Amino acid sequence: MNDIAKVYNPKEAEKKWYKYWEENGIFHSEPDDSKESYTIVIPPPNVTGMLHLGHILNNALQDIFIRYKRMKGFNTCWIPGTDHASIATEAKVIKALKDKGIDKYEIGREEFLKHCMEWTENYGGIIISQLRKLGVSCDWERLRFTMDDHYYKKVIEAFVALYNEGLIYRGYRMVNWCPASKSAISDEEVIYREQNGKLWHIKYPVKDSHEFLIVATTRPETMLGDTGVAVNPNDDRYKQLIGKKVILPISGREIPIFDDEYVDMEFGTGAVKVTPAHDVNDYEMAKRHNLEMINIFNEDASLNGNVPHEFIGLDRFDAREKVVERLTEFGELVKAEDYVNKVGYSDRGGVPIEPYLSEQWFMKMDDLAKPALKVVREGKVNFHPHHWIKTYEHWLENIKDWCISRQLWWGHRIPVWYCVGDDHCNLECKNPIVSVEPPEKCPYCGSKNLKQDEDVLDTWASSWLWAQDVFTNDKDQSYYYPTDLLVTGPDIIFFWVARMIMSGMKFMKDIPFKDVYFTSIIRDEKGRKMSKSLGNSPDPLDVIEEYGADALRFTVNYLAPMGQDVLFSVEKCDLGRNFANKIWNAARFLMMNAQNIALDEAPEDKHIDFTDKWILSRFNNTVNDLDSALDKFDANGATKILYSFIWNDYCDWYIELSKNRMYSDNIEIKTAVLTRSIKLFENMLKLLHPFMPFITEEIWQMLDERKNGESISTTKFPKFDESLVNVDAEKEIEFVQNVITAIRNIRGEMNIPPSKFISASLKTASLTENQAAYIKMIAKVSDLNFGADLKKPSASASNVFKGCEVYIPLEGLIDLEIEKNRLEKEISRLGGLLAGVNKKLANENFVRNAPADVIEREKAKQNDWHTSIDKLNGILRDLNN
RNA sequence: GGGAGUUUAGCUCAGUUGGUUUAGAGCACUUGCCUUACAAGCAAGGGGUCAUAGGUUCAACUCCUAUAACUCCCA
Repeated sequence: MNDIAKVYNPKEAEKKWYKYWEENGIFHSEPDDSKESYTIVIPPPNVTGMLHLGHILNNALQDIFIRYKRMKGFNTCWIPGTDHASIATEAKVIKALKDKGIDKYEIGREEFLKHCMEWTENYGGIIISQLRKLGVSCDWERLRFTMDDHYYKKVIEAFVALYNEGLIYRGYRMVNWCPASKSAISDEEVIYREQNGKLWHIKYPVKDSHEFLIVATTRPETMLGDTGVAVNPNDDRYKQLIGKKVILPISGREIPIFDDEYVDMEFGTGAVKVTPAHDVNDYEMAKRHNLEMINIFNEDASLNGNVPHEFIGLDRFDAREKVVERLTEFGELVKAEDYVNKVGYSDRGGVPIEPYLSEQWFMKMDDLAKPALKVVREGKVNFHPHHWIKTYEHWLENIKDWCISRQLWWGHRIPVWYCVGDDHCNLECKNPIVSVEPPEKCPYCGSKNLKQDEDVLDTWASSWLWAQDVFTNDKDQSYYYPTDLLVTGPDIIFFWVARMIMSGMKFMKDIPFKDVYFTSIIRDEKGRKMSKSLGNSPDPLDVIEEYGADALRFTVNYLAPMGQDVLFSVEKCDLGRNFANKIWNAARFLMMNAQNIALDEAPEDKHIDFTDKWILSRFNNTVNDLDSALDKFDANGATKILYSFIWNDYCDWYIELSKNRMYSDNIEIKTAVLTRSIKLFENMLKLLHPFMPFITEEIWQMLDERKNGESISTTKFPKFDESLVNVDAEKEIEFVQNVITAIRNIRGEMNIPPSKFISASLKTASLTENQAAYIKMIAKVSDLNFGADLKKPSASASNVFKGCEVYIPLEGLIDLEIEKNRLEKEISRLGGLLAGVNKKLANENFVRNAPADVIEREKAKQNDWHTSIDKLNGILRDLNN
């Protein structure tokens, strides 16, 4: 039998079975009231994105739960899709067009959107096809996109509904402005980075005086927009200056000195330059003191016409240099100290954000937040790990209104029109006209000259409807919603998870999902984030090519404890690949033996012995452990349970123990053992299938004739059968294992070649002939003497453990000195343990207070170790004679 | 400044309600094996005052307090 390869080759199997699953509609779900649904919506990856390792972990997890529940008999539905990712996609399209010499504004909105759609068609499928390579069992017939017609309409309807309720409003506010994308962004899209900068101290001369104020700033260029200088009212240094004016250097404008409690006397010089249009705190102060607000920036953060001529058109950072240069020339710069401060960057644009005054749309969050907070607190929505609830609560309790408009074209255009009018306008015409369908005319003056708001919605203001509006009809929605599980990264707990819960409670009056599993973050081996610039981010497709999708999935899950980061490197996939290969070879062993054997239909009780009972017992405990691990969303623990059962119990012990009977000339014995082993192996494959779908299908299909369309995916997941748990068999095996290990230990220490048969004696009262036969086979013992009254052979190597003494005759095999050393070492080890337990038992308080079973246990240990030491001392004495 | 998490073998991590664990696993390391499923393998072995200091308890890796270090989030 040589036609089964010695090494598992995942490539062909993976391609073949994925196609097979799709062709047979195994992933597709339709509502069926006779079955309970189990639904997951995918966190939609960016349509322009490429698969990275984070996606692998995330989607492998979703697939584990979906496949597990499918085999448990649920009507499982995993809905895949992609996100249009406004800012990111628009930036990419702009760049691509720019390379071709095309300008976004020249071609206009409509034309630009065509390019976006084209881009989406070209690149949007990439990440989806990459996901297929991972083996995920999404219902591809339900593939969704946030810009689909149905979904688009739902987003618009939500906007209109919230506007009509007064939860969406328009306002002229200070927002986080991303100069790279020339758009407002939300608070959550600003990330703060520590940066080495300078704190510049600048002289502001006081008008009609020889005095001057020194202000400290990290952004000297903004002084071109200063409209005041603030000091603390309690600051004695400046009290006499309040109400006076300073002459702003460079611009020469006169601006007031005023007092405000906000000013921190300790910071810098205690005098603060105030730039109301470009700083949130200054803006608040300016409102309190009716200061002028001068905007000095264009949308791209270059300087506009409100600054002296030589600065107009300069980029903000060039302007900073020039301002410092001028101040130095004029002698107004006192000093520049090194200073570390936190600078807000645009998450998507990658440049420092600019606080910027502009007209934007906002969503009121207080009322939306309350129900979302409630359902999580009450455990209707459960977080795993649970501690994320605190982060969630903190955010929702301190929530601010959400800026939802973006000055972009790619996305859901805000459904608001403004009356431009034809001379008949009245005051009401200034009101925005908010409507799902484009209005024909202005409701106030009847003009047909209307103009739609140019802005689109924040991408998250569309994806917050994902869990409810991936369903395109009421029947589906009522059957599958609320969904069951959301698997996502904790980094989008605010962006997405919280908002989806809000939208669910708002529009569906029900939670969007019952459980949220927050995954680990994948880092490189040194604990650094994966990033393109570091080049430490392996392409998952290369890894799949090299190791196979099963190996990658298994490895990542094996490495990913809940709530902790994963330190990943490609070489670690050896683990998964070796495991796959181990399983492959176990199957190979079975199939090689099954050649020309007609397997028995019902072999359960034929020729069954304690080794079979033991493995069945272990198998059932494994099923039980696996179920409870997955119930707790502990996929990491589940992989370890499977790994150790399959490798250690099944392969290392059970297969080895079964070999004698497997190779037996008695065809009846062989058939019974083989049938039982294969059946068990099949069940084992089922347990593993959610984790390693391809190899399990490949082997399952080989193990027996299967009908066309049949798949391991749709078989029943093994059920825990308590009646097969067999403590006696487990004890019998444990004893056999201990004896074998003791003999192997002596072999190892004495350098007795593994192939050399030896004789051995066991002094024990609790060994059966059957156990002895197994020991002889596995430990390569030619003749084994055993019995309770067995006379201790002289000059032997020995091992002593509970209930048994193991002797291997010395003659010509071992070195006496080595053996003495071994014994002395063991005696001293046991002596240490004994001393500990003696001390414990000598403690009156312990004996008085500890429960009886604990005391019994301690006494048993004491007894064991004591007798072992006695025996070892006896052996040692004999050796010395 | 507020919050969360982590600290156990050289590395990465398990360790459920305190006593059935004489603190385990994988990788790495040492030694011996191509034993007819598997060298991507088998067997044996070395390696840990469980971050530190206190406390509670008959009993602490486990509970409490403080400290330190690292990571992340928020302001």
